[in-house]
This record gives sequence, C-alpha cells and structure tokens, in this order.
Amino acid sequence: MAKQYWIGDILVGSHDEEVVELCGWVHRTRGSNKIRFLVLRDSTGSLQCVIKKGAVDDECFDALSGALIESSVRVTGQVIRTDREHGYELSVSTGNVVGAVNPDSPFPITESAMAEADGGETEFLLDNRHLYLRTSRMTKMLKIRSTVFGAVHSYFRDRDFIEYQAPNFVAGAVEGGSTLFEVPYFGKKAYLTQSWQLYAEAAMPALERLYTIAPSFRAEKSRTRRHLTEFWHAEMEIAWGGNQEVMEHGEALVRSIAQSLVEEREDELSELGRDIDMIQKYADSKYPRMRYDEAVETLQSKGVEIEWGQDLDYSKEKILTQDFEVPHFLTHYPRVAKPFYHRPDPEDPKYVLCHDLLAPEGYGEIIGGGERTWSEKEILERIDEEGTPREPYEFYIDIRRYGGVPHGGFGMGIDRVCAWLSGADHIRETIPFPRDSRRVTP
RNA sequence: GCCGACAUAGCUUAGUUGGUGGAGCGGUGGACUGUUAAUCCACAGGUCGCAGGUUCGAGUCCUGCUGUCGGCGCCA
Repeated sequence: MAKQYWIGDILVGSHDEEVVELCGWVHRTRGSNKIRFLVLRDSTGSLQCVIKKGAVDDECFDALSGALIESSVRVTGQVIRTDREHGYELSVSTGNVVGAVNPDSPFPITESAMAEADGGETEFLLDNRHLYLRTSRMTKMLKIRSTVFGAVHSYFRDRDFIEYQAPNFVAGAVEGGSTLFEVPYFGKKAYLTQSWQLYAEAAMPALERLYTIAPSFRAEKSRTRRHLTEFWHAEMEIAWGGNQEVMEHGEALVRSIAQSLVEEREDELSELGRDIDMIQKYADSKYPRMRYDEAVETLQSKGVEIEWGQDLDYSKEKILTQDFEVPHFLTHYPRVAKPFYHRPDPEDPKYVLCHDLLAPEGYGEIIGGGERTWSEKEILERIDEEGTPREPYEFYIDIRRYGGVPHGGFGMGIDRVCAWLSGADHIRETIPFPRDSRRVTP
C-alpha cells in the first residue's frame, strides 16, 4: 500500500483533524507504561505520536512501546492541533512495527556522537555514513544539494543548452598527469576522467551550447576541507564566445543557485545556522573582477611574498578574499601558470584568457574557466611548449582542423558550491559518500 | 609527497607521580497516564588499536607498526 500522508503536510495544516496513516522511522520514544510518546520521522519532518493504553489494543501498545530508535513503523490516528511544543500530534488508534531493530545491535548513532561531531564528522560517523545519512543534519544537506543540482539544470536548460555526456574512461589528462587515476583496461591503461571539457569541445561545433553534471576524478592526496578524489563537476562550453561571455554565465549561474536556495531551502539553511540575507546578497550582487596582475600587486602590498608567474595558491586566495563579501573573479593569469588549452590573450600573449571564481568566507575557488586555444597552429605550439605528448590529444587537435571557432567554457565544483552556500566546515559534509585519498568505504 | 595530532564499552569520554579502569548516552528488567535528549532504581557490556621493550607491576613510560583526523603543495 503506497504511502499517502507526509508529516511535512501535517505540520503546515493540510490534514487537521483527519485520520491518517503515517509511515516512517522512530526518532525517539519516551513515556510510561500507560502512555507512550513516539517521535516519528519521515523525509519531510517529524511528529510526536501519542499512544495511550486503552486507546489502542494491548498488542499494539506493546509493539509500539518496544520499537527501538530507527525502527520503521506504520501508525494510524487523528491529527490533533495542540498548544504544546510541536504544534501537531497524532493521536494513535492503531499501528505496527514494519522493520524492527534488534536490541542486540541498536542504532549506533547516538545523541552524544552527533553532539561531539557538532556538524563535523568523526571517524565513527564517516565509518557509519550509510546510517548517518538519515540524521537531520545530513538530510538537510542532501536536500540543499538536490536544489543546487536542480538549479544548475534549470539555468542551462532555460537558456537552450544541451545536456551532453562525455566518457569517464579516457586516455589523457586535462590537468597535470600526476593526479590521474589509472585503471587497467584489457591489458592497456586507461584513466578516470578529470573533466568533461575536451570531449565537450568535440561536440561544440554540433551543439554550440552544451553542459553537463558529471563526476570528475582526481588522484590528489590533498587532505583539505576543499578536496574530494571524486567530485561532481558542472561544466559548460559555448561556441562563438570567449572569456567574457563564459564569465557572465558563471556569475549568472552561481547567482541563480543562491536564489534557488533562498526560495526552496530557507528552512534547511537557517537550521544549519546560515544567514539567509547573506545568501540573498550572493544572489543579488555583481561579482567583482580582478586581473591576475592586480591580485599580485594587492598581495605584495599586503606583504605577501609572491612573484609574477606563480599560480595563486589557497593561502593567497584566502588573503585576497578577505576583502570581498561576495564571490569575485580573477582573470588573465600568466600563460606559464595554466594548461595548454587556455588561449593566450591576443593583446598580450604573456597572459591567457581565463578566469577563476573565488567564493568568499574562505571557501576558495569554485569555478575555473576561460577561452580555449582553437586554431591548430596555436594548440600545437601550446602543447609543445608545455612538453605534453601529442598522441593522447590527437582527436582534440583534429577538431581544430575542421572549422575551428572561438569558444570557451568553465567547470564548477558543485560540492564546493554546496559547502560554501550551506556553510559546511568540510566539503565531505555535502556529499553522501565522500571519497578522499584515505577513504573509499562505506 | 611533506608537517602535526590522536587511538579507553556500541557512542561520547574521565583515568593524578606507573599499583587490577569510572561515568553519561544507547541496550535489558522494573516504577511512573502528558513526556520534550523525560525522570527514578537495578543489570549487562572493556584483549585500554597492534607488536615489542623498561619495570616486582604499564591504559599510563620507551620503540616500531597500523588506522584515523587536521594542515601544506595542487586544484573544482
């Protein structure tokens, strides 16, 4: 029998005084041998169910009284408005346990485990991720995550972008080769993809505006609050556009994600301690832009040791973002600091036409993108100067022999965006089963 | 790859100068007809991460190992 009633609907007054059957999991129980209080949880909220001896038969009373935390139950009763703490209660007339929890192995995640973690994650909670998912904190995170994914799809589809899929087994790297996951492939070697980009460029002349949401894999041994070895990547590519147009899309996308969260997830964000006005500001503000040279000057004026040509590492990003209350772009990095596919600036080929979007509050880079090197001559020059072998990129070079056009795109780390907008302490709080250099289980 | 920290019951932890490990939650049994992390009484639950060493004696001191966590470089 399909579930018909949802606790969230009861809590907003949709079933006042009605008799309903609720299906869910036991969050907490308390009470005496004559009256039991069972806090029932489903995906939409939780509700206190009152079970009085005499109002239900003894078998039902005993069964529900014995239901341990996280047992699944069905209860039928009348929805009662109350002045007590919860606003609503269910006055139970009957019910039963569907999936019992064995007292020899009760639900291991206790209040103390949650309190200690304090929004973070202990080893125990990471080991029991499959059970931790059903706690209120993770549930909120997963709902926020869903809204972010939905907002990305909406943004691109509303603008006639085509969703396009690239292979996950690849022969070559996008970023530096050292961070590739190597996998055996019928006696040969293949790698897990780091980015959809190179294969998206192949479809650029066919679709002109394309995007994806897909996992990317990077074998970085990074142990930071910003890194996963498997992360979700929102990427886009457009024909007939360059660094400026791509950057406009990046800004508009991030702003629309923030707006969707304000509209759909205000409760979840507030309960996680997020200030909604701040998220609204991220949705409403223009994001400032700064050239690499300007960033270097700013850093030098703050006494940071940095030489022109160096990439901006996280510690330097953080110093820069201190001055901003909203995300901001860094553009026009030196070509020596960026991979071959970035197009050198025709006005000054020392630089490439690229941009990074840095999130405030210390969350760092959430988007990296730019204009692509699109002529055969230029791409060969860039590959050779970088010392990258040509063979794995033969298809990529070949694209440019048949009607190359200016184009560009960006990649956005969705998990990072979720971490930033939800205010998470660590990126892995935003993903159901985080993967890092030391953990592939559960 | 590098630097740092930690490891005690299912969970969270206390454990003093080395002298046979306590508690709260959770579980079990009991009391209680309106509880809000309910309360009260009782019970069960420990190879103190692993392996060596010092010592009459090690959760505690030393060495090694393993695991985990935090951070760096790189990136989204």
